[in-house]
Amino acid sequence: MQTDSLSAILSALADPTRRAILARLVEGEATVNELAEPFEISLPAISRHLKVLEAAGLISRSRTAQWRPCRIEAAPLKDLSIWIERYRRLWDESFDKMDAYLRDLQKGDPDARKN
Amino acid sequence: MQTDSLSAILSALADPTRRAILARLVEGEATVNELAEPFEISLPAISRHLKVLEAAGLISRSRTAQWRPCRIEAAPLKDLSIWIERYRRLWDESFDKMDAYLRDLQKGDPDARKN
DNA sequence: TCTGTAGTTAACAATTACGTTAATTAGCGA
DNA sequence: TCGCTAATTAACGTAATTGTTAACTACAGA
Repeated sequence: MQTDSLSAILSALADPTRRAILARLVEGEATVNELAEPFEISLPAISRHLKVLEAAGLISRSRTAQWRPCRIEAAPLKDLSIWIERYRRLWDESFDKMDAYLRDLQKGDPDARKN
Repeated sequence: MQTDSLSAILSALADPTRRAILARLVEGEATVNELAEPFEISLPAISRHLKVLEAAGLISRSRTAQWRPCRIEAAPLKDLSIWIERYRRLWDESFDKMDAYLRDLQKGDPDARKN
């Protein structure tokens, strides 16, 4: 499959090298060579990882002279965060209580505020 | 690579069929055949998707008679949620303010509480 | 124009992922 | 024991992923 954007985001993030690149980009923009420096793999391999990240929208690239500085993009991470929110009640007890509270409020339960 | 648990979680979630299975399991336990029903792919294919989800810790399976009811497990989703939190400041302005606030508090800035 | 640096693309190999159909295991019940 | 249902495993094909090295494009500056 792999057509929807969430799949692209998740499989881009599934690779540890790509996650490390993203983590580096939180510090600020970086060129391809700078990003490649901590890794033992070849530059073309890094270039492909960047292409995957770019295709998923996780990074964007500008160009100044012969450099292609990369910057991290928030939107896909936000999308993923929103997706995972639907499961939060599974582990977050206080979310569960909040959820019940809001449901009670909507039902017009006069006691809702007491919980 | 694909040895660390976050990679296993992310690549398990990267498949739309597997995400749909998880979404179904939020409603409650289900057998393999029940889970397979909405999809057009074969039962062995579903069985393998379940194996991937189980390997990532996203589901667990019990057995009663010849059925293997699956249930969703929260822990890996929570791990992923925690991982993504580190990027929240990229899109969440209020998180950013909160972050600055906490940093100021820690520095002992007497004006911190005013923000 | 020539040279060096930055980065990508091409061509190839190995591995993994995902689907299929056919065969197999496991348990229930007549 | 036999047959039915539930589910997995085996064997296979194909496509995608990830890495390599070699060749190429693009720009800066002497």
